[in-house]
Amino acid sequence: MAEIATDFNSRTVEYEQLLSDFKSLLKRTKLKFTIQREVILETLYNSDEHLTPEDLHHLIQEKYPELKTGIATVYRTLALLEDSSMVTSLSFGAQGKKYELGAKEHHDHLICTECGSITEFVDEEIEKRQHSITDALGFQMSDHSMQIYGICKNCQK
Amino acid sequence: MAEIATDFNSRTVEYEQLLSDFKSLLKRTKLKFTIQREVILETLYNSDEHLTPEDLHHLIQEKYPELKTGIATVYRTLALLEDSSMVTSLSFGAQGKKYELGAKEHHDHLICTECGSITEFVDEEIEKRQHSITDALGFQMSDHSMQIYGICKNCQK
DNA sequence: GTCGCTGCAAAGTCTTTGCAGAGAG
DNA sequence: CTCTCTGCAAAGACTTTGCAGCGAC
Repeated sequence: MAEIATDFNSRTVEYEQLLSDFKSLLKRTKLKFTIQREVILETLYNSDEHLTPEDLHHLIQEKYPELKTGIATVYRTLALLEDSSMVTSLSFGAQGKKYELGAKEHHDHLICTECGSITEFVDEEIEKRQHSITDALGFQMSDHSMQIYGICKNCQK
Repeated sequence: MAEIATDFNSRTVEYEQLLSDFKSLLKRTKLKFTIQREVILETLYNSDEHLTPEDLHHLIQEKYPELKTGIATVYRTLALLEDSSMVTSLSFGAQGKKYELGAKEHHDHLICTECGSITEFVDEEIEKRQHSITDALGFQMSDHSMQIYGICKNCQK
């Protein structure tokens, strides 16, 4: 019933929930709900990877070739989603950014410089320290990201 | 000659030291020491800011107009310095990367999404946790970066 | 002298934008 | 119906590259 319990540490969000959040967002900002937008959200949801706009575009073309979704729409939708904090982007190394759904549990990243794989992790200790730091400095934190670069277990072999 | 003493927690490095490290690096890789390369290193050293390649290029053109340093050389030198870990780059938000001298004391970043200013900080607690985490996961850390986004004290007014 | 470096301009990437027709509300 | 979206292609922003002459060693 009533409000969704604000569950700190909320775990994986259901797709239905996500979709309905997206629709609310669109309604609120008087934007339209289109097939392309839905497909982009769904593809992001179904991927555990961090995707580049191009990755996303390819995945969509494979799955829904009849839509002939343009790369421009992918960029436009990602920008929209990022503005609304529904996805977050990660930029590092070479050119380009990678996107992931922000609704997933918050986490930081271990990035392997050998194979490019990204491992996620969360550490409460660090999260707490971040709050202490920003509080102490009078900085109003809205988001943060942490990347650790190195060589993953696999590539060390 | 022998290796540079690996001094954990090394504090601000002197320019002379830095320059000589740079020369060793060049010698080791059979590259040449040129005025342009020196000027780029010096400009990075003298700046407390995180510079884009274009910023750097402008600063150099102002200070040494007679060199007519090309932007391509700035890019080439930054790539060289980054490969050798003498500078690190930070990429976020819009397009482009910002560079800073890696020899400076390690630190993380508070980035104001209003004014774009970058504040640096260090937290031993977090540094320690990072090591614990990578150790636990069998990940061989070579570097890391953390950014906290939000609104700085000034912009909250 | 040799061979790498540099500036310039041209070529590449990755992203954004303009436009006319398609489609959601 | 109206007004936003979309795909396409062209335009932009940022980087990289090819080349001929210059300069470090």
